[in-house]
Amino acid sequence: MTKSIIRGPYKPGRIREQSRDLILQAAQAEFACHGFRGATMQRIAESAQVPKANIHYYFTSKLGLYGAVLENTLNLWDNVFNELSSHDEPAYVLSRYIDAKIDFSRTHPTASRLFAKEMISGAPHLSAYLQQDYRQWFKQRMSVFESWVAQGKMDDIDPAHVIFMIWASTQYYADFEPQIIIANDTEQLTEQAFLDAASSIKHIILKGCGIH
Amino acid sequence: MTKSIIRGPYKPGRIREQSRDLILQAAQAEFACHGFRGATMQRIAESAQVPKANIHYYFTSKLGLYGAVLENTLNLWDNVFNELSSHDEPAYVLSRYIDAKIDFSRTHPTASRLFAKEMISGAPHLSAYLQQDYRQWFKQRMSVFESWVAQGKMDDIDPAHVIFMIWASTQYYADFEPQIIIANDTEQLTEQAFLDAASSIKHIILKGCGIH
DNA sequence: TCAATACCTGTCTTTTTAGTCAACTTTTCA
DNA sequence: TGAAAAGTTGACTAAAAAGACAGGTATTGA
Repeated sequence: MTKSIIRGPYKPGRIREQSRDLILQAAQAEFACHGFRGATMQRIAESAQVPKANIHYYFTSKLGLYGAVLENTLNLWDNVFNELSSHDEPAYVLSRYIDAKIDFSRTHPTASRLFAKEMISGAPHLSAYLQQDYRQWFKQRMSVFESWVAQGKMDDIDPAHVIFMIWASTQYYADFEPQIIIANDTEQLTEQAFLDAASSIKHIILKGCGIH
Repeated sequence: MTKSIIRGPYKPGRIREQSRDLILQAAQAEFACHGFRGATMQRIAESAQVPKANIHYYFTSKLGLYGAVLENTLNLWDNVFNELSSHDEPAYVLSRYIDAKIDFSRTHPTASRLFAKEMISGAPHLSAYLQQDYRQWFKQRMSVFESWVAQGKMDDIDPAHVIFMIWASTQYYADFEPQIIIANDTEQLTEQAFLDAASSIKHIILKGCGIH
């Protein structure tokens, strides 16, 4: 058997990792589209092209699978979050952050929708995360904005609303895609459409906050 | 019987209207929270405090009930849509529109979430509406923005992105309420919080678009 | 008052769903 | 190579789901 060439050397857990990933991928799409209650194990199994029993071999229950999907997706989130770092120039920092957020909407739309669905349902499965990492992140960035205001680098606006506006505007292009597609009278959103969106958002946010 | 004083004169269809409304109210909340598939007739019945069979007396099926809820909610939507009327002064028009949208998020959060859920799922039950009324509305408002640009009353920004930003920012306070509540470290969003949000959004949008 | 109509709901059926399990195949490594 | 471990899955069970329906009660207007 030429396993080593085609599939690499066997390692314990290699198959496990692959199968789990395959299922997690399908589950993310299903949960993003129909929410926790609306998703069914059968549909996830069909989408992943594995028998339903196979899912239960890797995940204890539907809730366990959902938790694994959320955890898996949270890691992606963190990378974009950290993009909004401390820096002297708000124009540079916010531009990069908006670009990163829009790029995330384009490359990971289902991840964005998954969280949107969870939030709209009242975030019953995210409370632990929201209370810890997210809150800490939020407070830190708030203080960065406040220092910018103190230094006269931007208008005196409640930073929370600025952050919410950036989140809302950038995620909109992933979460509300059908609306945007119909409005634009197009088949699908091109990369250029996302770049244009980022450009407009940057213009309005930076100028609107009095950042030069 | 003193019906006329307490309950008004009997009219055919009076009970019908009341019961339908009661069920529609409960159904809207349930569909907004769990989506079409995730919602159950049993839970809607419990929430409305009527037997499940009663729902089937007024609505043919789960899909029929969902359609009625959507239609019912679309009427509310239209009123806010029309607020963005033609007017000479963009500052006045956009301010009023943003205020109306934020007020809608505060007073009708479940309506906002219902549509958000439907959109994220790919808007399978809204295509007819989106293709007609919405598209027409969108085109008309686009041309208003374009005339403002032509008259030098605002910066040359693609109007579509401005509209999306306003929608995204204002709806965020209804759809992503849990996130905002945790960020603000509060129990619930007060009316003042919504007014502050509107104020910040107006500042950023108007200044960001170069509107005086 | 009294049919006619509208409204109500307990009980039932059928379908869908999550989850189990034992028999099976594949992979691993000593 | 061969036995142990990991992976696979068809067939099953129990619970929950949508919906049907008959036999009831309440409301209406003549």
